[in-house]
Formats: sequence, structure tokens, C-alpha cells
Amino acid sequence: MATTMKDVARQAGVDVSTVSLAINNDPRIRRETRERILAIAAELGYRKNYLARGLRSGKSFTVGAVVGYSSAFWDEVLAGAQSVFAEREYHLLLDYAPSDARREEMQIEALKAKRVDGFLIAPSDGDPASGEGAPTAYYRVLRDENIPFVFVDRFVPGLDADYVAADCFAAARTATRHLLRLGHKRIAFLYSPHRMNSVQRELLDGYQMVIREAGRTPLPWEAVRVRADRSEEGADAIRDLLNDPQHGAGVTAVIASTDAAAMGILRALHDAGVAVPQRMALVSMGGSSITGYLYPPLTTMTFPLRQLGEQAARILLNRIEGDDAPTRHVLLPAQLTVRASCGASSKQ
Amino acid sequence: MATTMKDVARQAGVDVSTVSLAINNDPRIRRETRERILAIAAELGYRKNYLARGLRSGKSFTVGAVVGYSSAFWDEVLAGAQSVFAEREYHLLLDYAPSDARREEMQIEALKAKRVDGFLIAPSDGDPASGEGAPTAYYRVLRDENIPFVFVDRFVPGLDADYVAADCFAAARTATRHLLRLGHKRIAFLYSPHRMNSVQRELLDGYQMVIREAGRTPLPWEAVRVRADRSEEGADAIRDLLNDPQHGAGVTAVIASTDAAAMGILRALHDAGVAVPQRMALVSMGGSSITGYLYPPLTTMTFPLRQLGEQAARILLNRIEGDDAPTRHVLLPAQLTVRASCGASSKQ
DNA sequence: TCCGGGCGTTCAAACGTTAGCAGGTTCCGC
DNA sequence: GCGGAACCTGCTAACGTTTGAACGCCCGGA
Repeated sequence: MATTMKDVARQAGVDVSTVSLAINNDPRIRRETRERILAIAAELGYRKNYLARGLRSGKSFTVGAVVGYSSAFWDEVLAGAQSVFAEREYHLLLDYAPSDARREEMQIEALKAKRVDGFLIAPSDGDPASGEGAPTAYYRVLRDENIPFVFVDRFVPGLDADYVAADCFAAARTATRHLLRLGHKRIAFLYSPHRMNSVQRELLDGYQMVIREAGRTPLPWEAVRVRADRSEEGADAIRDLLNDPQHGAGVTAVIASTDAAAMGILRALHDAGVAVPQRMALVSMGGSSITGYLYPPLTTMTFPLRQLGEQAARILLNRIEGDDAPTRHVLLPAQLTVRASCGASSKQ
Repeated sequence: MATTMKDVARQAGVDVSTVSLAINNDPRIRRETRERILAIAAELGYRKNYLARGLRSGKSFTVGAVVGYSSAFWDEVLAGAQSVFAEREYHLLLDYAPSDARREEMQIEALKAKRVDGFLIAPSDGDPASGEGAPTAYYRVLRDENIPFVFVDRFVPGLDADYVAADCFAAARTATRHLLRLGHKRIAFLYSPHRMNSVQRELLDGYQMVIREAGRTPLPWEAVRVRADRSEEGADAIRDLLNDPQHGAGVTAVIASTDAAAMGILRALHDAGVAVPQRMALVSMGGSSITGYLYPPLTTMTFPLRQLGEQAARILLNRIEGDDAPTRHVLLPAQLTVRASCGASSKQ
């Protein structure tokens, strides 16, 4: 059906193995021969068969991507990764992970059957019952089977593995200091304890550290809904906070642990008639491109989403190609993007 | 290295072909034998090798997805498609197409080399020079090579191929009528002529039809920037319109051809001090989940994004499995989602 | 007793590559 | 003129499946 190396070989009057070497730019083949073969291949419309090649050589030029909720966030990360992989003829086998360890494991299994050369993984959130951090069993299996993988955005605390993430600890401190500097006394940090992961953990730590350093009491405020859209959770959390006479009183600033949560918070505040930033300042963590188009535009700690994907892809490519240097932990700095929602322009 | 059918066969004392038949649930194998083999396979940690299987049988259980700009929009479509494919052990090989026919063709070629069983394609926008509609040459090649493909979201006017899209013609009419009913006299339709595709074409037609039926003059307003972020285009277009003394005067409502454009328009209106919806009503086409969180929340024609992906995936699966019924053209209805940005609540 | 026919399993070839080794030129220096 | 090293290219055996044909067995019918 489709033309194969055999066809090219016959046409060129050489052996099929010569064609293989020529196509893979092996230096053993004389230049003229190679060029002649390539010309004929092009003419016949020859196209590599990655299945056959993969079967024989054990490399599929394919990488499994097991990432979280579909959202503008992951889109940017994946786009970054894809651009790196494309340069070397790798492709991304996509699998949206439902942030559920059991299903994540099944998906990884399925992708193994497709013989991916490596994995880009956003580890699922920890089970609130069994404590923070995803079960690490199947990551160890991957390691034992010598299938490289790189965590992206999040990592698993107990496990020594490559990861590329935003420096959330620093980001939270920067955001919190920014709000303190603007004169806020009571700053709440809104997050979702039922889907605790390294990002939320580090953000919380950074926030608490700065608040304590300032001699104040941290006010971590938990989103109560489980299994809801993250925006809904944010909306819920801020409503709870506003209605809580004890903790809510005097809060003038809020840090949202994700952009999605911030969107819900923003709407809930509008609905409640609370002006942003005049009566409530808001800073969100993530900074995906849409945040600049909300009203008011959000002040964010902007994660370098594209670079997150790019760097993770590069590390993974190196691992696939045999790099066995010690584990790499890359923390990319998040940048404070001051827009209107924190009220900086009016107060400084 | 990894355990193969041969290992399972040896352990079970049967031939490797028996193992193959057992694993594929072939009725020729006796039940007890199959169960024994499956047990041993599980015990040995056997995992299918899709490369070998694909090489032999010509099916990779893999589908190429060539879709447009990474954005919340495509995310939802792909999530829908993925959920359908996952049920049948198919995976998505992802490739973000840059809405550029030349690169789209290369990506399709690359995915062919990976031996995908079919394609999900959002055809690139037409070249403004050569007229509307993407060059159809390589789609015809796909057809000749008997590789099934389904267009999703957009389609190519001249080409008779399966597609699943939102009914944009109807959507535009609904939106326009909605605004007319709210009492608006001058309604502008904002779009990007330099990336004309079936969606924009149909929206424009629907809008113009209703406006003319109402005895008025259509006011299509073109976004001028090329190659900018779509939100920027929207912002530009609305600014141009506001500054145009001739056309801008008296415009009280705007239809944006995409959510992204609407976000830019919304911000530009805020910046210009034009209250939405009081001085300018806004309706956007798309309705991805974020539109509900903008301020004011957008009234949209909500496309069934998830279903778009699901349906396209189903059709493609059937084609892959041999369905050669006549081409299917599926138009899913968009739904009018009335939120604040059109001012319906205050005017009705 | 022999034959035909399910049934369940095995045989062997193929899918399109790659890789190690063998074989054949060509060309150089002596 | 010869040995031998480069330098190319061909041969062959895999890689792990699937698939159609062949095979052996047991059973029922004549």
C-alpha cells in the first residue's frame, strides 16, 4: 500500500539497509548515494514508519502527557512543551488526568502499552485521607522500568524525581509582601485543602511565613466544596469568609491560590457589591493570559507557563536520550504583575 | 526486557498465537484456556505492545488532533473527544496548528509517519490572498490514501467531508434577533477578515440576514490587526469603531465573533469608560466557561464545545472501523445564554 | 471400522525497520 | 605488484504481534 523502504531500495538498485542508513543520515553512506536515495524516496512519496522503527529500535518518538484539569493553564504549558518536542519529531500523547490517583495510574499503564518514550506528569493531588502527596508507588515502578518522567507544575514531596515548577514559596511571599506594603492588615489566603498538592502547600507556607514575620496572624481560608469547578470553589470560599463575623471582619485583601478560583472570587465579590480593589484587594497565583482581561484586570503572580512546559520537555528529552545526571529540580520564578485588582496604583 | 507474549506462552505451555487470540478475546479459544492465559499474563505483568500490533495489523489506535490556537475553547473540545477515544483505547496525538496552511500540511505529514488511524482537524483559516477556505489539496490526499478525517468546529466550504460544527448561521441570527428585540437599532458585528473561516463566514451571513430583514443596514466591523492575540484584535476593533464618527455613532450593541475577541472588547470598553451593558451591549459567540466569570458576565451564544469533540470523535471512530456511509455534516445548535452583558434583565 | 466435521490449538509467514557483521571495492604506500 | 586499510554496501536476523492455513482430536453417523 504505502511505499516502504523496500520500494525505494528496488527503485534505487540498492539494499533496503542502505536506504535505512541513508534516511537516518548515517555517515557510512556516501553522499551521492544518500542524495540519490533521498531523491527517489521523495519522488515515491516515501514516509517513515514509526511503528516499525519503534518496534525494532525500542523508541516511539512519543511522549505521554498526563496533566490535570483542562484549562487555559495547562494549555499554555502543553503548547510550550509541544514546541520543543516538535523540533525533534516527538509527539505528545495526551491524557487529561482527573486528579485522581487511581485513574492516573490506569492512564499511565495505557500509555505504557503505546510504548511512549517518557512521561510529562502533573501528579494528581494527594488523597486528603491518606495525607498530602500522591501515592508514589507507580512512579517508582516507572523508575524501575527505566521509563523517564518529569513532573511539571507540581511535584511529589517524598520522591526524588525531576521536576519543573514555579517557585510558589517565593511567589506567595512576594504577593503577601506586596499586599502588606500596600497597607493591608488582614490578608486572607484562599485555597482548597481537599486537593492539596505541592503548589498549594508551598503557597500556604510562603504566605504564613510573611504574615508571621509581620507579627500578624495568618488567615488561611479553606474552600469547602469538593468536586466542584474551581471557580465555584473560589466563589464559595469568599462568600463564607465575608459571612464569617469572626474571621471575615476587617479582611481587606485576598490571595487566591489559582486563577480559576480568583475568577469565582471576583464574581462573588461583584455580586455581593464589594468593590475591587477599593474594599477588597485581590491577587491571584498563576497569571494565565485571561487574567488580564477580567474586570478589574487581576494583579497576579505570573507563572512562566510556557517555559514550564518547554523546560520540562527539554529535561525529558535529555533523559530519553540517556542523560543520567542527578535529578534536576527546576524552580522558575514567578513575576509580580501589578494590574488593577490589588489597588496598587491608587495607594502608592 | 519487558514481558512479551512469548514469555506468557512459555509459562502457560501454549503457542504464542494462542496467547494472542486469548488476549484479543477471540471466540476460538476455549474459555478455561483464555482465563488461564490471562491470569498468567496479569501475573507476569504483560502489557500489549501497540507498536508491534500496529505494525502487523496496520492500526495504531492513535488519532491525530490538529487544532487551532491553544485556548480554553479547544481544551473543552479536546476533552470531549478524549473521553470518547479513551473508552476504546485510542489516544490523541496532539498538534497545535498555527492556523497556517503550510505548517498544517507538514504537521499532518508528520502525524502520518506516526501512522495515526485518523485525524481530527480544525482546518486552518483561508489565506486572505487566495480567497476564503483553506487549500484543499492535502485533504484530498488524505482521502486518496484512505485515512479518515473529521473536521471539527470549522469546515472547508468546497470539500465534501465529515464535519461537526456549531450551527453558526443560526447562532448569529438568534443573537442578532435578541439584540433587536432589546431595542437596539445599530448593531455592529466584529470579526477578523484576515482569518476568514467557515465560522466567521456563517456568523457574518446570519447577522446580515437578520439585520436586512429588519430593514436596517448591516454594520460588519473588521478587526484590523493581523497576527495579534485575538483579544487584542477585539480591543482594536472596538476602539476603531468608537472613534469612527460615521459608523460608530449610535452603535449600542456589539456582537463579537469569538470569546477571546469579546474579552478584549470588554476591556477596551471599560478603559474607554463605556458602561456595559448600559451604553453598549455585548454578545459573544462561543461561550467557553470563562465567559461567565467576566464582568459583567457575558451573554453568549454558547457552543456545545464538549459535544463538538465527542461527536467528532464518534464519527471518526466509526470511519476508522470501516463505516463508509455518505459524508456526515453535523451542526449542533448553539444556545443563547443570557447574562448581564446584553442588558436583557434591565430592558425587558 | 471408517469417514466427515467441528473444535481448539499450533505453524509459519508477514508487517517495515534497524544493527551487527560480512563482503567487496578503491586507493594508498611500499 | 602486493598487502592492507578505508570506505561503502549487502546479508541476515531480529523486534512482538497478527492471521490464515494446517493440524490433531474427539464425536456421531453410516
